[in-house]
Amino acid sequence: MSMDTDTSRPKYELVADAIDRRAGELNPHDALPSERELMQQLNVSRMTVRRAIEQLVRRGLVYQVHGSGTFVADPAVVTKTLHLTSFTEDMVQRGLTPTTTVLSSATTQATAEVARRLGIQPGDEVFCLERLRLADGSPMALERVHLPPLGIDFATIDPATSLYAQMEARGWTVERAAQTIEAVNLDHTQARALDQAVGAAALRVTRVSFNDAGQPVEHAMTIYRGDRYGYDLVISRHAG
Amino acid sequence: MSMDTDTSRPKYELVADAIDRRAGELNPHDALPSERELMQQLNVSRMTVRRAIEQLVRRGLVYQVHGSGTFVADPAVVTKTLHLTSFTEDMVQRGLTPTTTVLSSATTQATAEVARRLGIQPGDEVFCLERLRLADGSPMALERVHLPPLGIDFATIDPATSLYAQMEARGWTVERAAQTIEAVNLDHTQARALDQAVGAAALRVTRVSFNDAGQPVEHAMTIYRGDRYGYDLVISRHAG
DNA sequence: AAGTGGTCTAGACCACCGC
DNA sequence: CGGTGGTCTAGACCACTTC
Repeated sequence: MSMDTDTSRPKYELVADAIDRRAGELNPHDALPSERELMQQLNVSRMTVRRAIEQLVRRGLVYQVHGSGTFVADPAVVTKTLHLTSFTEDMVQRGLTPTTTVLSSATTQATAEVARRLGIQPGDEVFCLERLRLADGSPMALERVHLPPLGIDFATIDPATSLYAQMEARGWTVERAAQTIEAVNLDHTQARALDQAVGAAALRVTRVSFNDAGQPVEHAMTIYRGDRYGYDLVISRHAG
Repeated sequence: MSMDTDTSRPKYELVADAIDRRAGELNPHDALPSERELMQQLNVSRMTVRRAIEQLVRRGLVYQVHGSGTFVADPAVVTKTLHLTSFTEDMVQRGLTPTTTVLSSATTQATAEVARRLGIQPGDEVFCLERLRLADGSPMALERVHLPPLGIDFATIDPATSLYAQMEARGWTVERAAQTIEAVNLDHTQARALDQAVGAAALRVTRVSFNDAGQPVEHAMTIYRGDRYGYDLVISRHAG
């Protein structure tokens, strides 16, 4: 196979790509070559083939039946699994252009609720940021973010751009996030900021993000306009 | 180790349990024994140890740092990853008692939208079920479910109990589901059924469920009372 | 340099499916 | 029965962190 030019990516990913390409030429529910065949054709060990297929199964591209074979899945949904995206990434993915208006930005003391969610003490210094997020120029969401004091100089944060990107750049990689999604009626202030009628339905998404060590690195509360925003997700039984 | 009495469960799960127990005795961010140590102590190969740890990483119980070690994660959230549950399971998990009132139940012809989502032709026979779901006796959600004609005799379905359980029993295992969550204002009919004010905010969850071959096996639209229901989920960057 | 996790191999046996 | 995926082993080398 033509994998000998790439040294940076692990072999099982290259194998996964190769199998994926082959699956693309077949119809749904067609059988793929057996693992032992693939292993010979691609000149890798069976474990590498299995690891590659494991990825494809998780992505919903193929499925396996014990004793029978590996088959191409029906592509009904597939794609867009669920990525843990920032507002910026989310809007870009929907084909919209995101912009941001900073409403306030300050270092304050954590309230009891914020402290509890961030695993710190009430009164500890936190960075609080309130922003209006727009898509294609019109208001999409109101957002209030709290960052815990984890060794970052709050003064160096640019409140107008993607926080996730800035966190990544400083080695804060977000690995997991817990969210609660609720439906609320907009009050006067929110309605005015979002250019909506008072009482209009909106989504309130409350999120705490964690790094891979399970430490909270962000708390965010976002209110999305109900008429412009829907929350899409694909749940799979595995992978959890 | 004491794994010699169990033959039904794969060894890597038993190893995962053993490592999990050991992690439970440590504090967050404490180091676990290295993979090579565990492999000797538990008398298994390294691949089995790694596969066990891989599960624990996905569950958020431990984390690994290349070149450094495997550590106990901060248990901040952990648990309740995201299960793909039915209304019944969901309510039980919240400590509520679910009951159901069947509003209508009939075999009809698929509308264009339902047909598109279920991957069938408009006009094909589908089973349509409308139910009011209650928790601890008070209304929680309004639900409309469509089932495609996949070889099940619709007449044998009990509309008053969990559809997921009945589907499982007939070998329809749901493997994946795509959902859209939106915020809506209740109209008169919905408000009356849910014992809410007209215009109150509610969550509308639209779901298509798939088996492991990617075939749609259910389409459901559910409207949850906004004052009683929130949608919790944990997103992890991996496992997708 | 020593120790850690990350990748990969070659081979084995088991459990399940279909003929 | 032969072929399939599912599990497991023993060993190797690489990449990275820590000292």
